[in-house]
Amino acid sequence: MVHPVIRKLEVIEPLTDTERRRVARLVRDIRDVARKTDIIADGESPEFVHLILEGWAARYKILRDGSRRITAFLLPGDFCDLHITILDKMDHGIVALTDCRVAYIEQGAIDELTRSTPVLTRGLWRATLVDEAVLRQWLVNGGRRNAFQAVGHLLCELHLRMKLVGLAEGDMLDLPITQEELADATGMTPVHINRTLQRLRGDGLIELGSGTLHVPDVRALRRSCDFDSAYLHLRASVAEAPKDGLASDENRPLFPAA
Amino acid sequence: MVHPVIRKLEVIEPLTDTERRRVARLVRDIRDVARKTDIIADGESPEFVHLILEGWAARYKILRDGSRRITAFLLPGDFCDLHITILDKMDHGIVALTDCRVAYIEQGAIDELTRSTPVLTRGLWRATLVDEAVLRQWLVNGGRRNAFQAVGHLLCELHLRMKLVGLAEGDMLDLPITQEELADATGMTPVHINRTLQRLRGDGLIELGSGTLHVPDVRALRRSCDFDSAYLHLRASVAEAPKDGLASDENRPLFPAA
DNA sequence: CGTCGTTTTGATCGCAGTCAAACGTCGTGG
DNA sequence: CCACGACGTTTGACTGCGATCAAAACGACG
Repeated sequence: MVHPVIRKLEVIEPLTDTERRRVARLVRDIRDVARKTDIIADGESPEFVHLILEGWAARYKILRDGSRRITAFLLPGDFCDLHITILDKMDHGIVALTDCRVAYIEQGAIDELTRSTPVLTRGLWRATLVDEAVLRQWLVNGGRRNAFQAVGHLLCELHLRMKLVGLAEGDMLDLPITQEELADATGMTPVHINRTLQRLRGDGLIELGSGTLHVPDVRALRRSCDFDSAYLHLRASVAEAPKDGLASDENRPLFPAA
Repeated sequence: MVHPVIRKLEVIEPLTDTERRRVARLVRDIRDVARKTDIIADGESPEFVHLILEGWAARYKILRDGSRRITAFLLPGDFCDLHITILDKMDHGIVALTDCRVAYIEQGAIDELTRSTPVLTRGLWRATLVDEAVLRQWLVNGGRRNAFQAVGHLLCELHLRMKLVGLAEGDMLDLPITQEELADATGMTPVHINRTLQRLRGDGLIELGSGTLHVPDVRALRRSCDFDSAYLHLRASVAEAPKDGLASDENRPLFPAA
């Protein structure tokens, strides 16, 4: 099985076998984290860099009044705290939304990797910069779109990101998160998330139930919420929705041999 | 006069004279950009890295329906597009909110700088990561705070950032932006921004008029909107509001000699 | 003095929040 | 096997914050 993090890095530019092996070698210390427990707490200065291998996690901030805001979803292949090599303290927490397998990587190992392999340095920074681009997009969703488009846009993003790491088969994917978590991620209330999802279902744009999301017509959903994947900075060939009747390479496996 | 960008870098860790000179040498090609014109357009692949020397600018995205969302304010000392060395295309535009002086820096010069001076590499990346932290904070403001706290928080942030680059004297600072721009930055409407500012004025928390902001009691304003500067990742000594009756070094000039 | 951009005010609307209760589905323990 | 409780989803009734639309006031400037 190919590490999702390698898949993610290879979406941008192919790696040699040596480079892949170097990345794989980072993953040595693997630990299980139970749902609803913090992988890293706010204010901590973790000694390890954390990489999600399996499961879903989220960056979040808690306000004084107890309300929570999720600022990012972390999927397999995503680093939780690459920035800790430069910033001293976490300014937010990271919680496991499902049971997770997480790689604990010593900072020294990252330093070594980037020192030896410039292409991977660029790859890691690129991942960080894309995270930043996603934050900008979420800001747009929250401030200048209605609930319908905001939720639709988020689902489009998650669908595409899951495809990129090979965790969405066709137009189906696991979506193991509660409506309350969707609410915290969009800045809405759980009640309104529920009603918005019902509208999306009613319009035939999504089928959602028991932890599984099905998008019968990706292009229709994307159009309805003005989704443009440019902000994810993918290669053009993987970014587009499949054209009707035209073979896209979106569905072609990234590693035919693997 | 000390370049604001040097001030900004030195807030984190002091530089040697050599390092300062290397940074200063980046600024060679200076151009004036008129208010309301783009410094960089969305979708562009700029050949230069842009650094604000004077004036205010903003990152923004325009939606299909014409509405605009500002995702960051750029003050003197801020880089507009450091990420362009790694990502190929801009996923947003940058517009001058006032007449600006902007340094146009060749990418090669940045590469050279970072190759020769690790401490500056870290400094530039740190600036990028703090930008990301600010985005997370804005997300919280938009999604989980009311208008009053959101606007207050933004003003606290701008006040502190202006102080860091030496552009706020005491509790006064230039705030040369319109209420419409504040609206686009908070995801609100201009009308509601106006009414929110009136409430802030009515509560005696701010005095705002003719492009100048006065914060009579910084601690009161920060308390009213739950502002905690931790997310800006400053040295502890510059982060805190002045304690009453206690000498803080917040007001001590960073460069007594300069 | 007229124009343009910006701020301010008023009246009304509606999207999303709030509060509360019912419902379905599990897993646990009696 | 059923009762129970925990958790998540769904529904209903009501409220209110902030949006919308429109116009007036203000101020800088040519």
